[in-house]
Amino acid sequence: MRIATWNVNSLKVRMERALEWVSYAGPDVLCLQETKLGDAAFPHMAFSALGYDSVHHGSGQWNGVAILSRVGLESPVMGFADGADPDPDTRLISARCGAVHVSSVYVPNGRSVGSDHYVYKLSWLARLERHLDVLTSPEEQVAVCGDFNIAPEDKDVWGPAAFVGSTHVTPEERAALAHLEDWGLVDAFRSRWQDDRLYTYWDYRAGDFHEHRGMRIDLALVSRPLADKVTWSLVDRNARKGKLPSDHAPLFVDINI
DNA sequence: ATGGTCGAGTATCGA
Repeated sequence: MRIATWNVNSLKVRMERALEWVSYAGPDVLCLQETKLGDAAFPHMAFSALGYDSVHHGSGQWNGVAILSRVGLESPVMGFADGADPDPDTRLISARCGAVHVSSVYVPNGRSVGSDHYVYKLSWLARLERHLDVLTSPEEQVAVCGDFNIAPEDKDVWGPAAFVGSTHVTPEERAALAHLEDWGLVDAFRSRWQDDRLYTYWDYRAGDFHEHRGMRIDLALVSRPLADKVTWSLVDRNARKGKLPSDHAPLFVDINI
């Protein structure tokens, strides 16, 4: 099973690239983030024509997440399943794809360290763990994929010195991520590749992509039963090139199930 | 390192 994740930064703008990528990469499951669409505008039919069922959770303008699957798509859950107050943002959607519990996540950016947005980011990550406890358990086949807006290690950013005092690299954010790993999730791409300079996001500005100034902030976190069966994983940098690219590249993980 | 660029929507704001 090939499970992929991609922050498309507006599916309206990216639809042609998304259809192209789905066609040549052939993911069985694709988690999308930042569709920036309302639910009524999500192009279910276009993906259906390629053999995918899809569910979307979006309110238009900002955020918006989706799951596409050609191996079954059951029991969709929009947002958190903990029964507490709904998240005002559309950043989380979950469903069962075959025998895998899949969540597509768009973790808040945090904007600046110590801001209300930063506090929201940390609390959102803690709440994600409670969400997983409601829906599943680490003994099951679980994949939590998306834009985490956290670089797990210094080698996941192009220049650690440039990020001192910034979000995405703070001990608190990394601790929140480590807490998810303690729950039973494994960074599938990192467990296969240990190199630095393997990024998933490059700012549009200043030729960052061509200068290799990126960050690895898009992750596929999988539970141990899946992690033991990972056969391959890759970031498709080609999708960041050419006409009208997203600022993120898609990431996929192949699992022998 | 933040200024460059995008995409929201149409003046700026967010990333």
